[in-house]
Amino acid sequence: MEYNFKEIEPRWQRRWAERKTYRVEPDPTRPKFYVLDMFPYPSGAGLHVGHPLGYIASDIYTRYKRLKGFNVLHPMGYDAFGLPAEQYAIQTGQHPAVTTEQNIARYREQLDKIGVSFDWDREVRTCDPDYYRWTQWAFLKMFDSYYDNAAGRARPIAELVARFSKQGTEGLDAACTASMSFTAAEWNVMDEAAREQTLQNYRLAYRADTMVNWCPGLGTVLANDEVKDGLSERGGFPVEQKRMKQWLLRVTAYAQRLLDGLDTLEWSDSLKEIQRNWIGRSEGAQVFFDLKGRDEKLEIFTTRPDTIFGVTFMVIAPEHEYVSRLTTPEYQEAVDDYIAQTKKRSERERIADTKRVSGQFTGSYAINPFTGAEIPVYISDYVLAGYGTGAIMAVPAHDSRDYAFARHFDLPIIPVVEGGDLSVESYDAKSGKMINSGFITGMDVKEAIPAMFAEVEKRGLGRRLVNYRLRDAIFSRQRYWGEPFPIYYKDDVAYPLGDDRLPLTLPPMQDFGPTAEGEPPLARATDWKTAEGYPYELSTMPGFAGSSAYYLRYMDPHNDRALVSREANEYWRSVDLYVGGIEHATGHLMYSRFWNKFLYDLGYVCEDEPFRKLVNQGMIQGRSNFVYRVVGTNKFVSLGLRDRYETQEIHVDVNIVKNDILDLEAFRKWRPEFADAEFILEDGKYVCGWAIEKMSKSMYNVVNPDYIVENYGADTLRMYEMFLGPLEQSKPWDTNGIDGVHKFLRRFWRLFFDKDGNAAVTDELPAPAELKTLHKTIKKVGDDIENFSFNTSVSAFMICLNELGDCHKRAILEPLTILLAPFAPHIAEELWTSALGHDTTVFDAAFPTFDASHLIENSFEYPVSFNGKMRFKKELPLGLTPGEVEAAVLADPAAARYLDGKAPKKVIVVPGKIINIVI
RNA sequence: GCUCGGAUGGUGGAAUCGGUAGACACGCAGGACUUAAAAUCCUGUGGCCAUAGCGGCUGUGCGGGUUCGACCCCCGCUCCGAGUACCA
Repeated sequence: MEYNFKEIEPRWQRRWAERKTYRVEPDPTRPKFYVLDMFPYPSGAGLHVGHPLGYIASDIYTRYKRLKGFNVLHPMGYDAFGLPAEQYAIQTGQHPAVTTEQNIARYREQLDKIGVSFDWDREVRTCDPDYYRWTQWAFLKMFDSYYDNAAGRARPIAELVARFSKQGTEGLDAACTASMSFTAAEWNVMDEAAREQTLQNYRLAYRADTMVNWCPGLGTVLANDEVKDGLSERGGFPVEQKRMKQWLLRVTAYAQRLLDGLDTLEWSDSLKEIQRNWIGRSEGAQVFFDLKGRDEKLEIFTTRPDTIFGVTFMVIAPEHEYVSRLTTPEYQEAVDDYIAQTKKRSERERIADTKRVSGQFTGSYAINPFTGAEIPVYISDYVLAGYGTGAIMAVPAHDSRDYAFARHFDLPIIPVVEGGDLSVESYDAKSGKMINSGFITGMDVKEAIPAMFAEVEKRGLGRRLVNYRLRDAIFSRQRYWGEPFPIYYKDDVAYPLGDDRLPLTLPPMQDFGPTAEGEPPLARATDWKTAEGYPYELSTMPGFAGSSAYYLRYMDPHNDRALVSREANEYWRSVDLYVGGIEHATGHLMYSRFWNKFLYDLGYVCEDEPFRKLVNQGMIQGRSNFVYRVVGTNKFVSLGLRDRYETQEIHVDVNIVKNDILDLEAFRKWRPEFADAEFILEDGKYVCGWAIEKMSKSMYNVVNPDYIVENYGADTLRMYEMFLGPLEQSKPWDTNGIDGVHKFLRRFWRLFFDKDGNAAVTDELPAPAELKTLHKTIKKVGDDIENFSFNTSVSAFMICLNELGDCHKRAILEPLTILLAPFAPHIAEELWTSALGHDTTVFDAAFPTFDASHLIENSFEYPVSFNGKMRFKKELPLGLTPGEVEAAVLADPAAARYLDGKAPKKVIVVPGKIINIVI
């Protein structure tokens, strides 16, 4: 009986489903482990061979942990709301509810075929009202909270209201959009609208009129992480800046905690670095500059207070609130022109030519508080309204942007740090000796910065300040396919819906398309009002809303009284291993950390960080094949001969090429225009060229996992995906190599059954060499799984089989079957039951115990090198002293040959490793 | 520009602690079995030289350094990939 995966695999998959083998419940008697995959968007194209990589890796780890006695939670669901699902629906002209359902069914079918051990009873879908009820619930909690900076946590807004009525803003340190100051008396006489206006300044979910990323192509606003190079991440449409009234989440309140939390996590350094850069903490000082002839001061932020003696002009952003006040009548027209001109430039144009210098003098002057010099105030779009205070002190000698500006407008450049050549470029380095700088002259930059901080505070010019690049997340989308906001309006004042009215379900609509003007599709739902007739919020939540707390919902997916019960949360706690793509670094992974910390502050979850350890699987690229058509003919020339002709390179479907040899018949049938193709062959074969490119339909290099399962089986697919290379590295898919893994499984099978299908397993006692091989493999495979080095563990299995040869002994094969089970669960189950005769599943077994005593031998082979260069090997008994080893090696005739009569200068003996003789 | 990765045979990759570089697999070449094919098995396979046999030299992107010994550590480059981009 041969290894018949086509029969075995579906049979076991059915059994696992029927018996609910992978269902899991909290069990206080066993340690828990939570393995999570980033749930997919059910897009229309289905899976290609790259998608399951992470699922296979996490499944191997899950099955391994089960064998180690852990109670493993390993759920799966679908991120079904949001732009990708909706765009697909629009493209195919169907309702997103319909396409989502279809795509999920297709996805599930493909996942089942690769034998992944999910507990499907815990499946969640973000578009399901029973699920998004809790997304809406969390939003309302944020609406009802503010962030107390002094306490370092979120608190109910009711506490803030109580405080306002007693002491106003006196002594308040809370995260806010703009700092406010009022007394209790002032608060107490405010009407409801005015109070709500005030509270919006503090709520963690709030509505504000701000500059947003508006994408006309998608008809919606986007968060910063959804925009790449001025284009939308989905669809690649241009994005422009526009002032709009939007809902936002006050993520910035958590900036420092999001940064500090990174140090406690087992994430890759590169991922942590991406998040650190995104948060963008910078330490500096706020400094107030007097304005000539005015009562007001201009507030700036700088990280280089040491260079303040070198300030020769000031720049404020064109959107800065002082622009109109600072502009003198004679410059009014020029300033207006400049503002109009910058508004016309799209975000993309602005990014494209950052080298172009532009700006306009306002006619006003500021006073340098240290030199007393009068310095002109300019506006320019190189200063951003949204960062710091939207105003800077310009030090052209030591900042390249200020330098370019000064050169363009012919402004003075005063060096205050020694170094560089200011006739060519600015000297930006934070090192060197201070010059022309009053009391700090002669100090090093590193001393001057703290000295200046102290002086600024002493003179009351400003104070030390930390700034973050992180922005509050824009939370509303002018689209249909998302969670409705549980918010209604009375006279344009936002009111939350009571918990008892959740979920607020999305109204069914036939005409759900977006508009280019920004009017949300829900505006077309005529009865989208509360029972009392108040209009609901018309925009919907963004894609990241539903994915921000899904890992909590999996712990207790059917609870209709809470997002997650306290008991379930205290058992499962947080995700121990999270596997997914690095593309979510500044999106989902930031938002869900924020969301989790917020719920933690309010006492709904018991862990401050959601994802303890995170592994980013690499991308699987495609391997494209080419044929070479002789220009102007229908003749195709083989790779090696193409230099003799003028040829044109054409992508050819990789599925009709094997080992770079083209299947000529299949090629003629592939496309009608090639039906009468002629070939110029080498050695009777047509050899194709190849290249590594992104896996995509247009390059004809997409390999479908269904095809691999059909031809080689799921176990081969699983092992081969791991064998391709390190999990975290991007690597090309090349079906050519798959035979090696498949051959391994067939060979493994033949150890259990002979040619006629009779069981071949014997109860003979294993030989020492066989035990050595077994235990070496147990050690290697166990260590490799712990280190996520699955490619080398697959190799370890192959080496094991090469060493064992024809071994049919139960004492060897039984532990090997368990060892293999996480990688190739179907064949392992089959061999465990039919060949080894067990009536339980292989996953009820225990992972084999490593016994080092089988590895010890009574002699050791020392590699002997001369001057570090390996020359020969010497086998010696174990237990010799280094001196005895040295004597034995020097007595060897081979050593005499290399020594050539000379005495060795030095002999280095590293026990268990090497002997090096220095001549 | 800045930040972080990476570069090893024809190919994917291994060498996890500074100690035999190229494990394992693909591909290729040769052979066995077979009417033939498939399947299976055996041998060889970094490069150069030598070859009856032993063997020798060289070799981990480039140039230096530390060390008895470097793919690994240090300094200086080149190239590739990713993130970010007027962040004051």
